[in-house]
Amino acid sequence: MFLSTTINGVDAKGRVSVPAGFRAVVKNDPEEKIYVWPSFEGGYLEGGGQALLDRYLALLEEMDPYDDARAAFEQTIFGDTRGLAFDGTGRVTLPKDLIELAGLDGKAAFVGLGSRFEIWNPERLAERKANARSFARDNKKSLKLPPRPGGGA
Amino acid sequence: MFLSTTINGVDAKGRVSVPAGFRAVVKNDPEEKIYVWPSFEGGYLEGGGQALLDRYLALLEEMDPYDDARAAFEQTIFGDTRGLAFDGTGRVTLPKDLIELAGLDGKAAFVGLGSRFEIWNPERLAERKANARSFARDNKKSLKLPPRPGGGA
DNA sequence: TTGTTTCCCACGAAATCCCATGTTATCCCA
DNA sequence: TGGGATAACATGGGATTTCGTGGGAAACAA
Repeated sequence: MFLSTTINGVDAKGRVSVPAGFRAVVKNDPEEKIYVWPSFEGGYLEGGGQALLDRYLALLEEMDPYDDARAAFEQTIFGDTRGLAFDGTGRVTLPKDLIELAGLDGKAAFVGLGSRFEIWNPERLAERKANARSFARDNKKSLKLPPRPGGGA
Repeated sequence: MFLSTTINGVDAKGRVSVPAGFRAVVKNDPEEKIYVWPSFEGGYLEGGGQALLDRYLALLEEMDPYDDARAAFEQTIFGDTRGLAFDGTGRVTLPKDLIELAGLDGKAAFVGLGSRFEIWNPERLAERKANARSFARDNKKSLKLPPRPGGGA
């Protein structure tokens, strides 16, 4: 699982260290890569491992072939997704257009969200975080724990 | 299950012994870790094992992908959660920001709450405990035991 | 060439591992 | 039932490894 938030530097070449914990998640994928694309909302990037893409693919194939939404998702998700390989020290090179799109200016915040992650300009992230946090506090009652899956401890 | 309250020392490196009973709970998880994040209310930490995170993840994935609440919870729960591994003697290292957030000053109280636990500055905990106690006394009528589930103990 | 991308090596800071020790709880046997 | 032996737990400090970062050389493309 992708967890926690880490801020790493983006150098002049567009290179950024992927947090070690994130690398561990995709460690055993056939292609050891992360996949990154622009978010729908704009202003930041989304990403994940092979497993996430597989799930999106399966989801799309259940949709009607002539559904407009399907085409739109296919375009957006797969059309704009880049597969990024690690260099010897665990960095990836972010394409320039993605760096601009996310407004990454020397720093990038990796935010783990379980099955996927986001990449933010740290200042933009701080704004959204403040909002999310107060929203979550005000609505936490709506987040109920489901029964335990296996019944185990 | 995480049970009872234990106070252990936090050393200069941020290391703290996880109570042996808590360690036993996550003993057979694939990743032998505990997961810790700031509480919504602030001022203390919450934590649990892999099982708890899985439950949150499953819960969130049932929500609408574009529900604001979902995004807020994802961000707040997973974005701020740290996975902490044990050293050879059963300690974890708490990140500095979490130590500050909880006001841990040399001591940390682990409070077992069944499926999860909390980590408190012992003095703050004593305050809250006093409040909780009087609240419980004033509201004890609302605490009814449910019928026994399957007839089991 | 000229610009871009990939690979490789080097360094400092920080997190992690390892060994030693005090203390408390548990066990066993007289 | 007491008392000593044994094991489990919590703690402290030093050594080692990992991680993130910077720069340059080699391969590639235009």
